[in-house]
Amino acid sequence: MEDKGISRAVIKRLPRYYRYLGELLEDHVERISSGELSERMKVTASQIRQDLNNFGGFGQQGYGYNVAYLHDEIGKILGLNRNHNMIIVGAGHLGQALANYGSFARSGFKTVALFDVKPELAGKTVQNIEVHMIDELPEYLHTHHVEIVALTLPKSEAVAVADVLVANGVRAIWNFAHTDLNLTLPHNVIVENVHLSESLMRLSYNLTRQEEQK
Amino acid sequence: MEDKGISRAVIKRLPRYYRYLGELLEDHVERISSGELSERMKVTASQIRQDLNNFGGFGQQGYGYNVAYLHDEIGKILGLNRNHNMIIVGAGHLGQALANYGSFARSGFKTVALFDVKPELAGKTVQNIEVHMIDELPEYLHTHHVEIVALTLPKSEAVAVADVLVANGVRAIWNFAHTDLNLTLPHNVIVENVHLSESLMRLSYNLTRQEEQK
DNA sequence: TAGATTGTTAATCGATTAACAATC
DNA sequence: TAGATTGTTAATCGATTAACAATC
Repeated sequence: MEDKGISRAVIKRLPRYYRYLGELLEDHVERISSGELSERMKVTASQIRQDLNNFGGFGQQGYGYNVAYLHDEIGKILGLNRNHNMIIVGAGHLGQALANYGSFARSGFKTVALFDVKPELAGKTVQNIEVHMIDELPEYLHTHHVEIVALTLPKSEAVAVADVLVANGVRAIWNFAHTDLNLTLPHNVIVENVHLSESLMRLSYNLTRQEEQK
Repeated sequence: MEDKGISRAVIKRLPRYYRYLGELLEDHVERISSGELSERMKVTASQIRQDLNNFGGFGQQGYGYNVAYLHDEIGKILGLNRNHNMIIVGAGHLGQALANYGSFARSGFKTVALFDVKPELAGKTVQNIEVHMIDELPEYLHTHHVEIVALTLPKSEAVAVADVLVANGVRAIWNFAHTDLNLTLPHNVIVENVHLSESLMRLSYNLTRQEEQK
């Protein structure tokens, strides 16, 4: 459909456009110009038009953009027009928090199973989703359609488990472990890292700079 | 100490340097050149040297960088050489997961209290940290030293609570709600957004592109 | 000293912003 | 038609990479 080679910076911004358009939709706003949207989002109108034109001409001169249409189109670009089965490997607090989080399911990311190493978690359910033992993982992957694996294990275990995942056909990992899995896994495996501790450190950096001002 | 005006791109990379240096330290590596580090981290040696030189000359010609020293210096830059008291507002699954997560505490981010609106959570403890009711928040902020507030409430509640936080002196918010608090709060309030759903959408985007290839 | 590697300046590349012709 | 606003090209800005003199 649309070209590869879209810059990472543009892709990072797409979900934010999608969110703002969703809010406009809730507010029953029918159309919006790049100028108005730029004011709300605090980005330049130029950037909005450039970004969108990477994927196609979604607007109309003299009118602007139809909110419902643009929301829908960006949704398609992001792959939100269909369901994605997800499993969560690591049924600790964070894994369970993700399983409990309804908003992912509402965007089409459906958690179908959890996995853990701890025998005491076997058979437990979270939001009616069962916790399996990690040695059942290969079998499960071969008998179920799983697109995304959320990996919420400590680093030490995550690296080894990631290899097992990839060996059994997994092509997309949502990685919460403090390690850069993308560097150790084959290039055709998509890794999206969520490094919470790094986020907290950036906050701490800014806090420290601010305190120095005084 | 060091200059303001360090680019956002550089700051984003600092925690990653810190992590790699920590691992080298664990492996008892004493010194490392920008060339060796660049190979491990898959960035250019030039970038490493440029990044570090924003903060000072930490290396030595002909030798490279002393791992322990550099790790320590970056830690100081990130404000990791001291403790930061944190409270978590929103004691749902995610808030509790953060409270349970020991690695933050180990980096000096100490969770001292949780807050929630739900009366049934009052007095509950997570990792020996007590859950308070949200109406006690102003009083608590005035009588305790709190540097960071992790905000793990749904968007609808988060916006209003953020105003209360700021009105009571909070200057740094680690925001997990799906909204850009930085746009509604005063500029002197530091907001670090963690938008998990946006991260998942980027994963979905890449997955969708990959499937189109076939 | 010779070799290695930094710190730093200069060159390149990419991303953002501005400008404006096309067009609804 | 006139006005508004896009799509797109050109100009600017900033970030990354390359090169090399300084120096340990």
